[in-house]
Amino acid sequence: MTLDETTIAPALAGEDRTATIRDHLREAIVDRRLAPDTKLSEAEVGTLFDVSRTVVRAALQALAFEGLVRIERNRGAFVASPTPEEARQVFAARRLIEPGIASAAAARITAGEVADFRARLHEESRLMGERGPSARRAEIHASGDFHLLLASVAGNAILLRFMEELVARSSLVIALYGRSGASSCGHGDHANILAALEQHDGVLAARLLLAHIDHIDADLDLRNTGNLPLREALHRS
Amino acid sequence: MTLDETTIAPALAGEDRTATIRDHLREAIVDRRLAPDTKLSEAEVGTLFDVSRTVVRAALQALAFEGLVRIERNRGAFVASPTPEEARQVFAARRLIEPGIASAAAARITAGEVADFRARLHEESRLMGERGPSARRAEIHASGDFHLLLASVAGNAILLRFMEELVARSSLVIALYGRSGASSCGHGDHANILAALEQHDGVLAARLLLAHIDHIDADLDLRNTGNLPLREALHRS
DNA sequence: ATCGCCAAAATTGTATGCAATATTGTATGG
DNA sequence: CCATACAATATTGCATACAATTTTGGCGAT
Repeated sequence: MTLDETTIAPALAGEDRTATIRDHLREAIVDRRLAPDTKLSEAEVGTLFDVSRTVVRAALQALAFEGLVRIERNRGAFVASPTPEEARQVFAARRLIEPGIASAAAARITAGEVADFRARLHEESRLMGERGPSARRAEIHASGDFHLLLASVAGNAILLRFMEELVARSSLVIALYGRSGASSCGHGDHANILAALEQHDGVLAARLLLAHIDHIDADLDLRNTGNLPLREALHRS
Repeated sequence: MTLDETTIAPALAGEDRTATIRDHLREAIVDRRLAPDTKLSEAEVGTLFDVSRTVVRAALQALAFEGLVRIERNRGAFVASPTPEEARQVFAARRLIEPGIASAAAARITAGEVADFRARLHEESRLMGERGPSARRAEIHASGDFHLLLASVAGNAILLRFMEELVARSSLVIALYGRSGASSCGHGDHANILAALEQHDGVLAARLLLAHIDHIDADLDLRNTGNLPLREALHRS
């Protein structure tokens, strides 16, 4: 998997090219077009987007703040590769935060927002019917968007940012530790949660969301399958 | 209030001067030696720490990501000045997250950690007895440390980082909207919370922590006293 | 005197050059 | 043949130079 697959920015974006590069890289990481531990060379990325290393460095630092990229001094930037422990912490954080967000969202959601949710849900189930890696990526994306939309309805920008980070990192975790190919989300959980939201039943929404996270979590196999330090990986013939 | 008050780094730190500068600036902001909206000029900071603008920029970007600094394109970096709405969101986020952290900490805390807490509490109450701005700063600092220590005991690095951000931003909020001079924390709340932790009573710890946040919150006056857009500020003679 | 406009100064945005460090390749000695 | 040392290469860390933008100051017209 190389960087070439990254869709190049239209080069337009006269303003804030750093943000453009950051967003494109994040998208590529979350969509799993860039595998964990992939090296993100400053020069290479700079060439692809036609900017200097300065701008690339800023974008990579931003992604490092979000936990999607790991920067090693004098060695460069790599797509993050969460350890099983980090994976556990990501989901522990989600279990702690998301039910509260669901509860807040249930209290505030409007009819228009319910319609938005429903449209997204239809799109999501349509994608689930299709086949191929592209459809699968889109499905994962839509699934994450559901949680982000929920956070945005809750009306707290800080919590929304936290959730953006957690959802993005969850994608990496699922990529590394996901067992079944087709779980990730969507046992119809989302539809049930939306129904609770629509009825402004915060308690139910929170409970359903917690169960939903457990569903996702149950599909993970966190027995350190993930990238061993290579020494260990070979000692086990 | 100028940057001169910032304690200059020992210039040692052969490695990662960016982190050094970031930490010094954050300390200065949280300790209120740098007032909200203070301009942080790249050249000035660079001169103070004897580094080039490159590393200063990286430090400022990091602080911007934490919400302690606001960067306006082509205009520079400023100490953040949270609006009343942002202040509300900071505390709403704390109300959502901290009880869960307290609950987790209650389940995991060890005897040694209890001793650490107790030592810090003694230090805190000692500082509360003293007078002067220096002692007050130290007290605020110690108070924040209590919450961070709690988060570290909870054992989730991601949540710890979220709490670091929230505690730091709370300091700014209290600086801008705090009513009484001497509240902030420490109605003995901390001691009660520690007692609950020691008994591994997660439910009680969570409840006490929630009440504690309410105490702090109750001392805030969020009726947009904070920096009006200057036009408004003058139209009200 | 005030407003608007233009030039000067200051500040940030970006590119590039050089030094420092890590990685890779090669040769030499065992 | 293998291991180690060393040289060559590549990459990052940092500083600096230049371009772009904003801010400031002053001049002139109304």
